[in-house]
Amino acid sequence: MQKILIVEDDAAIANLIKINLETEGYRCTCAFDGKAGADLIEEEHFDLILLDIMLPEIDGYELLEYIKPMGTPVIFLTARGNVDDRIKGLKLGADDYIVKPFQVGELIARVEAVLRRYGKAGQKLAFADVEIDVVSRTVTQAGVPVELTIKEFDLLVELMQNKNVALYRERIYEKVWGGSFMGDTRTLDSHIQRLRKKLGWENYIRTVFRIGYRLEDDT
Amino acid sequence: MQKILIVEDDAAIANLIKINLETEGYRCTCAFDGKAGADLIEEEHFDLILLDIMLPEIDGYELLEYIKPMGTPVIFLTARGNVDDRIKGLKLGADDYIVKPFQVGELIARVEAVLRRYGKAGQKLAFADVEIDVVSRTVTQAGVPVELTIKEFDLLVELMQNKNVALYRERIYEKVWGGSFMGDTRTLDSHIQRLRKKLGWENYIRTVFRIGYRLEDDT
DNA sequence: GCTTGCATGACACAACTTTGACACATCTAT
DNA sequence: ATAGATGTGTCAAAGTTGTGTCATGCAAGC
Repeated sequence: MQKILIVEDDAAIANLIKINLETEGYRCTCAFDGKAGADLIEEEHFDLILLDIMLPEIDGYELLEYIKPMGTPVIFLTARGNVDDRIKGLKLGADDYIVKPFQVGELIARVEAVLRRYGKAGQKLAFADVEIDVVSRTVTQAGVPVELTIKEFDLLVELMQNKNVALYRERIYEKVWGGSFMGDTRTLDSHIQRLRKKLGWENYIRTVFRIGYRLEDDT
Repeated sequence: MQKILIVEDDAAIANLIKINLETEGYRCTCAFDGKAGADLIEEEHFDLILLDIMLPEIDGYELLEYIKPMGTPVIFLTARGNVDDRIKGLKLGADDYIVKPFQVGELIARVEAVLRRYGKAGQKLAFADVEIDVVSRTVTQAGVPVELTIKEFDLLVELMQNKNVALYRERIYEKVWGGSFMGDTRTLDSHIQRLRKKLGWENYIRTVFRIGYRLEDDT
């Protein structure tokens, strides 16, 4: 789960952003002036910072210079029409800006775009307690990293992209192994067993007799 | 010198952009429809593509899907008020958008921001305790300068521009060495080892078996 | 219900591939 | 000339994968 810091002196706007991002699955913290923002950045790590320019104590530009070396992406919040601010922000190294007032959809799209850009929000697939990130090719189960081999990984992706669909063994084989399916070998079965074992998914990966396998929700 | 492709059916706008960017020191090529754009992309490499959405032959979205896998950054050109277009563009992986009509200053700021973001224009990259300045080609670790060779430096940049992304060895090789990947040689591996050793990054630079390498945040 | 014919689970193992470690020859720039 | 940089080969170690064997389970026909 990604953590986002919102530095914005207008509590109403800050909370609006917070609520919307939290419904999207991000964890948010608010700071109402530049000083408080700097303190929070010092204390804990954030994946993204939304930064208002007009701030009491320390202004947005100053804070930006402080943040930049840490490599944390920053999106500026700027008032309508302040073209100069936007340009200055981008020149200083901000990753994007959002003009207030903004539409919620745009806010989310930009946040996702920036996180994706930083490789922190790769294309993710989730099922049960397992989450897989296709870009970094990492798998976590209940937050714990799981080591999978290439074939296991590709097989899992294929299954998770087709939840609750009975996949014919030929189709799985062709997708994961590339070539065409060769009849009687224990190859596919072995890999299914290995996946089941590693994830403890004896009940989720069901075998469909004479057909293939299915990744199943309930019981 | 950076090369920029402008895909825009309105010749007046295309030329306006071209002239302004060229005075900033970029080399520009124009394409007036999607088909022509695709052909040019096929032929030569661009550092950035400015892409109109409304295009004859092939529209901007389609072209974007074609460009994305190549890793070239894209800025969308969109008409005022088309909020849906902007969001769709960002979701599809565009790096930014510019609303027509635009101010020249903003155009340039955004172009520079995107190029900087991709490390193609001078910018600092940071990861863990290491900071690198692409322009001066200097690296410091915990504030202490580190001497890297050319290949080591380029390799490090490639890794740091793709934090948490599993990079295929072919891709790394082609990016850092230029030519196409030649099968079984220990070249890439050797340089990875040397980097690991110099930075003490045995745990940050993870090998992804049978895939390549990944620069990893945690664990 | 029982038997038969297959399909799949479980498991072990050997062949194979990939990477780490290291040494060394070549190359380049001063 | 010399020192550093770079590419490549070798060997060992580690990881991956396909396959065979045997046991178990499923479905259908008798």
